[in-house]
Amino acid sequence: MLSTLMSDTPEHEGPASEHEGPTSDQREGSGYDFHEIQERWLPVWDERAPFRSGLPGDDRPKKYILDMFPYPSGDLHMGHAEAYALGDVISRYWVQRGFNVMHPIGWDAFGLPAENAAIKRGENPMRWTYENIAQQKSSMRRYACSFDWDRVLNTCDPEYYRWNQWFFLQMFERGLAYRKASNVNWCPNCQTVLANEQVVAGQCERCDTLVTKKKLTQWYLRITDYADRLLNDMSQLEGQWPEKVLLMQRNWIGRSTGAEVQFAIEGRDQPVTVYTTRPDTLFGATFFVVAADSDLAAELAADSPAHAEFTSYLEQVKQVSEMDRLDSSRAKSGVFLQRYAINPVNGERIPVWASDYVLADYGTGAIMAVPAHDQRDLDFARAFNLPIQVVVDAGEDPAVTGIATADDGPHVNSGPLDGMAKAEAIEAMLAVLAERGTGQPSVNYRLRDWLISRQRYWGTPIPIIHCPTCGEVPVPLDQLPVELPPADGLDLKPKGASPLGAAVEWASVACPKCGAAATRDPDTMDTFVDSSWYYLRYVDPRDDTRAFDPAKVREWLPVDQYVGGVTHAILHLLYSRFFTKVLYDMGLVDFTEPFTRLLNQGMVVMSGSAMSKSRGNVVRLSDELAVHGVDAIRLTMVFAGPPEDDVDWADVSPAGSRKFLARAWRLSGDVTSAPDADRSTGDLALRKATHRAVHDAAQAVESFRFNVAIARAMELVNATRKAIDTGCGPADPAVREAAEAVAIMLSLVAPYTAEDMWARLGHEPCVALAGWPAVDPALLVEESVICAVQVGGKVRDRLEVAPTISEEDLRELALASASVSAALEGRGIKVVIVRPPKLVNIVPE
RNA sequence: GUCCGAGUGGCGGAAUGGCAGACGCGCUAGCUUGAGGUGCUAGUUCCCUUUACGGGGAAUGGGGGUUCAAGUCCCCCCUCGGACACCA
Repeated sequence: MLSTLMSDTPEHEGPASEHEGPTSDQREGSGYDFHEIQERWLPVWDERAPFRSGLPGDDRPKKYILDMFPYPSGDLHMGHAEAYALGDVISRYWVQRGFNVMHPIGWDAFGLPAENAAIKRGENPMRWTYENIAQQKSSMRRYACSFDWDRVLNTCDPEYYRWNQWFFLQMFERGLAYRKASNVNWCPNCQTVLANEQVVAGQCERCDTLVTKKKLTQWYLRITDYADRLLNDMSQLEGQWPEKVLLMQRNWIGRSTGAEVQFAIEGRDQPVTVYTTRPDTLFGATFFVVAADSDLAAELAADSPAHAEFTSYLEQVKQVSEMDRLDSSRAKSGVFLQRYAINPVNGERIPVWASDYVLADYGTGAIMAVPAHDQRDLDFARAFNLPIQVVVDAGEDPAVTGIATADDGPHVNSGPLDGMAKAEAIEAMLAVLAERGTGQPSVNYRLRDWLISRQRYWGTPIPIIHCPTCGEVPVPLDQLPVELPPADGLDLKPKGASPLGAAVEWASVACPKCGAAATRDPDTMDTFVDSSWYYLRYVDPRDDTRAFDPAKVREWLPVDQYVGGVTHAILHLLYSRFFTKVLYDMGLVDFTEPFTRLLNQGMVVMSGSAMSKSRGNVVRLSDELAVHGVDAIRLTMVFAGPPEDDVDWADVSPAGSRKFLARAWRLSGDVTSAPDADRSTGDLALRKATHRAVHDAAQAVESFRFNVAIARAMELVNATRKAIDTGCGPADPAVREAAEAVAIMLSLVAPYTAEDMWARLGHEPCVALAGWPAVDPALLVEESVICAVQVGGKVRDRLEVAPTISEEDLRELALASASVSAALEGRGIKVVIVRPPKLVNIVPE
């Protein structure tokens, strides 16, 4: 069957547009018809499934290449086309290198986009989601991604989210999942809470609505327990992940070191603790501020004459949007609570204020204000005419300049600290505090616990039952999964409470402990829970006895290469790293970092800006594929530049890509030697070009310089064309060797063209499994190289020399050059730098 | 404001401190063609010089430095992009 197809794959079988009758070979380029080639090979690949991984008896070494899985919100777009083309080059390369590559795909199928779209169209989110998945799956198949289609998973399948629930309960048991009441980020439009990570510049990352605060009792995962490990384990990722991502993670975790200091408050039994990174400036603390929205502020204001003023201020604070609150240029506001704190080092009475510039949920929600050396404190002091005490002499007087001095300098007005520099003063102050029992060193993080409750339908139900007597009761493991009730009949419109609560039959259950009437937790989980461990599930997505088999995970993980957008630099990657560490502690995995190497591809933009409907600059992938074909689009994406850079579709040429593919493809039709021709007898120059190209392309691919790898393939195509037309001729075995090498190189990026070339060269499918050509080191050695001879750094002559030429010989040769003597103009020679075989630099006096 | 990146032809981009501009797009000329959104050949950083072959000089945002040698390393400045942004 296939051999028949192959053997009569003639170049005359072109499209209708092609001329009839006899014409010269030079016309044959138009015989390249990507439509026909795509239709021919897709079914063959379906049948042969060349990318199944981990089959029994497969003893190739294992490699795990992972693309970030897509949201099924519509068909694939240009961004997908770029990301998956890049991941595919890497995956296909390692397959060619003889690895048993697991390259899976799945769908991140729960979440707000799907649900909102479903509401808008009055549809069922499940049906809508699965339809999109089917659409994307079919597009990906046509796009010829080297996925192992036996490992597909959808996070919205109960077989998958069951294990979300299982993980949640494991964490609940370990105290890592807990419920607490606090002021949470609330999106009034989505009508749901948001994690800190989902608030971007004070706005909802989904709909850009201004985020407000709301006091709610919600489920959290205790990621802060892992803050130090999330930070320290990044040493494993240095050099493997983009430096930028590591930096963003570091900043997000935001570890700071300082001290906790206890301040007595007049009229209060217990002292109040503050956190400061500058305990050395304690003598400069001239007032004390508590977060206006903290419990402490309310308590201190309760029996104060300032009570009424405070209450109205608090109301005012609550009105301020998150957006405005984050504006650091906003004028400081606050209320004097008519209370006093006592500075523990000098006994000074300092006024206590409430303000919204102090955050209730960072540190202790209260600060000692040192206006001379903290800009925010200074702004506040100037606004309310509070005293400013300089304790570090850094030149300018902040009270005059309005600029707080945070620099190092000798301490003044600081008793025993006087004259000390910052580091020394911090040490000394910590000793003083320790001695008096009023403070100790402390570490704080910007990172907060991960809020995972969502008041929406399309997600994983939280497997907890609320019992009036037993409290929070986990759903027994044998009752998992807690499946979502059908959406039909439920009002999914956001209204502040989860739609699941309205599914009365579903929500009403007997308490597993006492049997009394109880209700299910109506919230669903943040979908980042789903994506925090999906890479583990791929080892066996159909395992219905556990989330994953630890033995199989040991075989495949950690992921060797992860490919995805930088948009997930914080959220998804941080959460996944956290999950992995928890699983490590549970003894289920034997590694602490899930993704060994990370590649962040850029975006596809149009004329300098992101594609958007409002801009009207959206390029449709399906249109591009129809005009240029899958291979040309993939090639264009990969050849455009370094993978991390954005691809501007206005700057690239898919038509040029197609022309190159046709040119390469034509080589395969010109070869007249037999498939078993003895390559070693071929034209030496072309053979050298082939082996050089194969060698350099491999190096380029391994260092993510895919555009360079393609340039090497283009050079080889050009050299082969020349050899056929004006060199050794089409019958030379070197031409066959070169054409085959081109086919294999192209198989990474243009699989249809490569497969067709392979067939025309007389081989069985699949070219993807042909194996990367072995490079003969002898053929990488040049017989001669051009040596540049410089005089005073300027090239004055070029010599053809043996690559093995000695330093002495080369020096002699260079000095003998007529051009050199001319350039020297009679000057003497100061020094001669000889770097055989490529360069000599003669420096005149 | 703070912290990161990045600036190379008309364009996308190449270049272990060692001949800047690989490869491609675009453009120009020629050939092929009934025709060209085809194919092939040649050319294409800028300036000066030469009838021509050729020759010379300048050039990797700007300025300094290290070096025999700098797009690459160091310092200052400019521009653009990104991330974070009251985190005490």
